[in-house]
Amino acid sequence: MNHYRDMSKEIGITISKEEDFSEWYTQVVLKAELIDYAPVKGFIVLRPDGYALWENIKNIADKKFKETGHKNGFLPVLIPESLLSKEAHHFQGFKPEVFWVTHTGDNKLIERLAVRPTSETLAYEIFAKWIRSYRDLPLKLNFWNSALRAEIKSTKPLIRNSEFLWQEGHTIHESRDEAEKEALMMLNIYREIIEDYLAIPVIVGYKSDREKFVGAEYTLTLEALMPDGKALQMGTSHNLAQNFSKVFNIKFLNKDNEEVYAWQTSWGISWRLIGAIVMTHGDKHGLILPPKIAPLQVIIVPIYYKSKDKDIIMEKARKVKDLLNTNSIRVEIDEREEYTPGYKFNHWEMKGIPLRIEIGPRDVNNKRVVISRRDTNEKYEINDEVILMKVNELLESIQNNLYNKAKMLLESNIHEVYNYEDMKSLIEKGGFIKASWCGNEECEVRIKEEIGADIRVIPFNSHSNNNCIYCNGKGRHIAYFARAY
RNA sequence: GGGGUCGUGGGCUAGCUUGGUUAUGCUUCGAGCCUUGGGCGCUCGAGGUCGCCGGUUCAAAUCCGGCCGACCCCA
Repeated sequence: MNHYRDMSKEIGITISKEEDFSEWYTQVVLKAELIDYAPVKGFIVLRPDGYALWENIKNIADKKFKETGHKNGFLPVLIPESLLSKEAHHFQGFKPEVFWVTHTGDNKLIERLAVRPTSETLAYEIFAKWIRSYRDLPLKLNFWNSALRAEIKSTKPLIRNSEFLWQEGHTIHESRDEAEKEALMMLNIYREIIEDYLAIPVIVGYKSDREKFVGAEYTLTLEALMPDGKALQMGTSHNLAQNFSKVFNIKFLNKDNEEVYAWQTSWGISWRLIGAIVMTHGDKHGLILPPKIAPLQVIIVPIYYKSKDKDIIMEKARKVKDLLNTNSIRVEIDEREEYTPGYKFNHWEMKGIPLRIEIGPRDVNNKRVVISRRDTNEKYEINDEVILMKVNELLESIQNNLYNKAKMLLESNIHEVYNYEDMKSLIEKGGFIKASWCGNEECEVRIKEEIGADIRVIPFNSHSNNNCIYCNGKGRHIAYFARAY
């Protein structure tokens, strides 16, 4: 290279994750063509490759929801102010980020309408009409839609935007016990999706009262750790108890012919999970997609010099494609003539496709193909007879490798501390701080103010015998603190 | 909530301090040629209201003000 700086590389990622994580992330989501910015602050466009990821996540989740007895519905995007504000505590929590519709054309509305920040109030107003007796329960509904919450400062594509795609599940039950089981079951379903499919390990447990969903009795959460040391909330599941049913009058006649308030849950995951995949698995060359959610799992790149080679190479490429296709592997051939193989290699690496199969004249002659894996960049020469076996083996290996790498990162960045000075210095390095907490919100707030870390999650069964990390009073819980997105 | 950086063809960028013909280069894109195994090479061509609005001036990408947008740091 003549130039000290190779400009052509600027089609690719120009910075590593380690140098500047934030810049790296922005480049990947843009250059891998997952998203683009919209004309309005805080809003983004999801491009086809980004939407394909969302569809895969959605399909996996939707199947699990239905297997556990949930049905889908759809709710309108506008909520009258009187309804949104009916549960005062809930309303106060969302108020600062609500978008309001105030006019139709030039006419001012008598009552302004909120663009849904979440659907609890609207859904429960409606549900109340549907429920008369215990025979109507449980009601288990889910909604695939978008929610709008104004983000004025520090937006980040897919992680924090003013509008996001998500699903919100809402269920109504006869008893506290049933609602508790539902909230926990959904947490576990989320965990399966995130760990088994997205290959991202999480810590699960409770949110503190300060961090819980406004209106919930308690919130269950899944927290992941991003490579820059910040925590990311991956999903939440709330036990609403009777907090909303009492306000929205969701009552039913129980088996003893008594009119009683119902018990409720709500839960959600969003396209933030796409951002988490990018952050967790990506590298200097772009995206790396876990095979189980990759829209395309294998890309075949044909390599030929002369047109006489082209036919036999394409024939072989199609045979390989058919073989994989009929075995439920998502595969395409990059037949574009205007790009060289080298260009295509880089292109598909940017897109994060787990496996690349190269087929050239030498491979045809030797009855083999070259397979390259995206996560480790290793290349294998594979005989024709064992292509299917090897592809399956490698896809599984990549899935496991990505999870294990993320798991190691998580585990090596959980620091158990016993005094506040250690906590202060360790929090600077990022990661989770595992410490005792007395349960008082005052300590939680002080820690947040002083070192910028909040309680991300309080694991199940986490009684502590040590003293509170802040006030040194009697500790009640083990809590995981971190700086977070 | 406080502080800061930035905005020039699709992408990256020069020019701005010190206003002055036709806004620089690379990349990309299109057509063609080519010996396509890690972003091949060559020829020709395309692509711009310099983020928007206003002000100063004979003259503004450049100076001033406001706005919009993106990003970073701190709380």
